[in-house]
Amino acid sequence: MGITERKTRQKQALRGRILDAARRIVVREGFAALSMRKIADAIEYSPATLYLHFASRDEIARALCAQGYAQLLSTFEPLAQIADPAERLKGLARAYVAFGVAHPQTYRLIFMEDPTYMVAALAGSAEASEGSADETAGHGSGEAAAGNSTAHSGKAIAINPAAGHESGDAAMRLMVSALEELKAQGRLPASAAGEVLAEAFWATLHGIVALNLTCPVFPTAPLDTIVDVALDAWFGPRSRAQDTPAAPPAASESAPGGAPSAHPSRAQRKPKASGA
Amino acid sequence: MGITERKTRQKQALRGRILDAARRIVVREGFAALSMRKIADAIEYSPATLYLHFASRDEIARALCAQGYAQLLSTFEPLAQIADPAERLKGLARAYVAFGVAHPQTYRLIFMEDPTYMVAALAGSAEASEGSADETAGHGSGEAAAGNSTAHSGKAIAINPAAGHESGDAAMRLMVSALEELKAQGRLPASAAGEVLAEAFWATLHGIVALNLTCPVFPTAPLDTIVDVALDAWFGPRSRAQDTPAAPPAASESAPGGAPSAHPSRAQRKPKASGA
DNA sequence: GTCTATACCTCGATAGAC
DNA sequence: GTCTATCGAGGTATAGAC
Repeated sequence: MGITERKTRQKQALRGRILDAARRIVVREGFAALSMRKIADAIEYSPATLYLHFASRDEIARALCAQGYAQLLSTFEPLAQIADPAERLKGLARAYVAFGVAHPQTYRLIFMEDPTYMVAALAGSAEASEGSADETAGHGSGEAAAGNSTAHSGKAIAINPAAGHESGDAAMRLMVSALEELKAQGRLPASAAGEVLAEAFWATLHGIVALNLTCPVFPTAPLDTIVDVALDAWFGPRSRAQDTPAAPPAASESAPGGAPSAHPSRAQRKPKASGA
Repeated sequence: MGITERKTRQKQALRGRILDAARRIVVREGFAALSMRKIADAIEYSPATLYLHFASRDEIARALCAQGYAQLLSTFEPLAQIADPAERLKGLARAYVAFGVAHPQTYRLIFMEDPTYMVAALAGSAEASEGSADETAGHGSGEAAAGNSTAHSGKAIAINPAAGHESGDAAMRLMVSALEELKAQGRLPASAAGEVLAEAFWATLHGIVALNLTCPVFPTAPLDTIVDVALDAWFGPRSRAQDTPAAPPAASESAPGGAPSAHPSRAQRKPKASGA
């Protein structure tokens, strides 16, 4: 049995290396530049070997999404402790935006590329807590939740047993409950359901991140200011927190991937700092 | 001289046909599926001919962006007449979202793909007012504002002489002025500059559209409800007063021309290779 | 069981005949 | 001006040698 386990471990290790190499490529050159050939080249295997671990490039992408989303979720966890719901939401918002800015390519991959990647991220968020960009050690696992992959597993992951069936979105529930609290306190119009408020609020955050990643001249003002303005619009002008809580110290991805075209219009000021 | 003009006309006509075919492909299959070969096949020319009119696939994409953005701007024009700034902003918001929903692939191309496409859209928005999807007649022009393209033009477009230098964004100015009015009326916190407010507001709208186009399960509630919630958060329930708006938004569904394109949230990857 | 080598596809863009 | 032919790069996936 030890032999079988060793082989399983080796297989998992190679799987981890594949994902690491893929993530590095995505981070460096963007998802469009991710190819099986490049991954194989990076890990010094032949392209065919990749197909023994992943059914397709798509499945690799989905695994990356799951890892990235799990990483995003992990930045939310400490913020759930904040007592005041408005402050909690602000913390979540700033963490969300900070993640998008710190990991633009990952954010793009999960939330701005293929719709199926997003559901893969939500569905597969139960595992793959390890998501650092530079780690090359053995990841625990990285199931893409595609349903057809290998059938071993059962190792020792299971961060959150509740997540795995249809829990879909722990982050969404976090927001919903906070918004409901605000409604109960009369600090938010009670006319809309918490789920609707959460979706609208999420859309606001996503818009800020997405525009920041796509539009070269957004924002004109510092990004934090934009976030503050949006939060003020939502939760009132009071409590304009100036201290930034809990910034992910992880390595950041290079900002604008894609076209390596030299454009002079790029000279605009663009405060893309991660968490202070 | 008539001969020269005829030749110019013919050249412009072919350019228009190229753009029309390209737009049809993008609308139907998405931008990723746009290729020079497909365009050439659609207009029954050889691929090489396209390069006599456009320097590259990128330039075609930029021209499409300029046309699409001009179309979006044209839906804003009548809304500028609304007296109440809050209602004006709501009208703009609804028109913006309606455009994104009605033309998902175009919206994606302009605002969610390559950053350079967005600046091309803003820079080239002075021309290309004709944006209907089925028109095959002679478009006025469609300069991609790439700076290196052909040097003819000078026909008779010039919708807005002010747009062409750096005006960049007429839509942004529209929003800024309305927000400034709201601030002057005390209906919005005066702590932020109009430009910042406009950017944050734009981000909200973009987030709603972008999530709707990318996330299969967004929104749970009807999209109009999400928009209303976001607008309420911004401009307070006092202007809307519970649920009886003084003026039912009549101009929100003014998406012109565009045939009801394929359903959003349906992105397909290219079915490459067949294997033997 | 693992991996090398390769088949077969589509793409953007170009050279040169007509 | 337009076409045919083609280049070189890159993609996915498989056949079959170790």
